[in-house]
Amino acid sequence: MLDIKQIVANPEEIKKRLSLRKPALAGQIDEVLTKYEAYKKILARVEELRAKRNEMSKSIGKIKKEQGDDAAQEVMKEVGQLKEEMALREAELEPQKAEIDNLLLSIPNLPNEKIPVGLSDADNPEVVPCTIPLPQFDFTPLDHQAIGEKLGILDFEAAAALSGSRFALFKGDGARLERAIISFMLDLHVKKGYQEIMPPVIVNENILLGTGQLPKFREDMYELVGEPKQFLVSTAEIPLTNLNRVRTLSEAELPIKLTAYTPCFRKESGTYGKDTRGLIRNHQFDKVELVMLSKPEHSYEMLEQMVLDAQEVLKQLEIPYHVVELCSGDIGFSSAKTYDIEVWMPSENKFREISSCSNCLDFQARRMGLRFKNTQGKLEYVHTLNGSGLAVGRTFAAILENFQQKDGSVIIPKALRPYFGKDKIEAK
RNA sequence: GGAGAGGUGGCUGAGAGGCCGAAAGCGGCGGUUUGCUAAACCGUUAUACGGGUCACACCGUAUCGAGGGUUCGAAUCCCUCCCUCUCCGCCA
Repeated sequence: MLDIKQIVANPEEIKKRLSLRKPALAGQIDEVLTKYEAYKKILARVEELRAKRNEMSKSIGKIKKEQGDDAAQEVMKEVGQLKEEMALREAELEPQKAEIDNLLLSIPNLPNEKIPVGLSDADNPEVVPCTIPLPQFDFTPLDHQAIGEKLGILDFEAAAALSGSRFALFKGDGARLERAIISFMLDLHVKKGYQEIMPPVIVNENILLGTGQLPKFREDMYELVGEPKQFLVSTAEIPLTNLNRVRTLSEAELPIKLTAYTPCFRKESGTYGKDTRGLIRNHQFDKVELVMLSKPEHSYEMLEQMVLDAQEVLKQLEIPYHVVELCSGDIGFSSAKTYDIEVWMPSENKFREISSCSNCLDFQARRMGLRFKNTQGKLEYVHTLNGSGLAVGRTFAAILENFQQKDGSVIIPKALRPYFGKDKIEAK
């Protein structure tokens, strides 16, 4: 959420920067400003009326004490009259406030001034080139679904029978490999100073407001039946970033670095026909997430660190990757600056996203009231960052595709062998 | 699922219709004393919004788990919900 005071103080600047995402967003800023001015007028009147009421009520107490109950009758009548207008005005106030809040919650974060300007992922520049050599095949490489099904470690038919399309079922060495990847990633991040968390994967509505999934992206979320409203998380970013909202942090605690494995649940509505094969885009998938809470002045350095931490996974697994910086038209709702790490997928002959690392500045923190007390004793919003470290299913797919052998077997990367227990998955 | 007890500031905890944004203690901050540290003593110490100011000051409004209600007036009374704890049942 953007700061309403900043919008009021500097509307043109804000419009300019938002229009780097989408030109239409400028109109929403005007709408907020108009509604806010109207709201303030009513607020002033309501507060004036309340002040009068409070003052008179106080005097009633005094009069009753000094002159007896009957003496207060007249003042009580007067207050009664005040209350009529008050009720009227207060009734106007509520919906207007809600409308403004809702508008503010629906406006995305300001992109950082220095990020590349562009419309789509086609405009994302490469910032770290690929240094791990691409695999060379003397045969036609298969895609990961074909490899996995041949090896008997992935079963999409069984998954479809159980749950429908866009679900995966891992079995035997497949299940073991998925588990090995998760453990490997978590251990690596814990060594780098992240605290491991295992959070609930069902969360309340207000938690989703905090990280920005609501109110705008409700259709992507699996909502549970019943009251109070609850949702399956679409990423561990949600519980991790919201984790400290209940208390005020102290400056000495920052930065806070968290990592967690969770399954992630996404409806993927609006992606029909896209990436329908294999592990690339499913309703349920595994992900290891990185989250940082940082002092404002350090958040961009922390973002660089996080991208390195995520890359380290691929370096150790020896999977070819490169890093791109997302352009203004491609960054996510809450983000001011985002790097994507993309792995090489031989079957598609291209790089594909496996991690997205974002600095959200105070955008999420303002939504959830997540603040720290600085050394002057003042409260400040923290900056929040999140990144995948990494998407597990896509890592699984990348391993199968990049390390497939002519005989159909798959070599396991050295770093993973202690976790997997074998150095290859044999062809049947 | 059933019965009961609770939810108050950074923390502990009092308050039971007006004198309460809220006692006291702890913690924090500033100061005095002190070779340093500690201790002692004095003072100070919630947040948001609106107005105001160059900026302070200051003024107003709201906030005692959340939302409604009663009342001239609610932390306090009533209703609904959420959460925590204890006991019982069930269960991995």
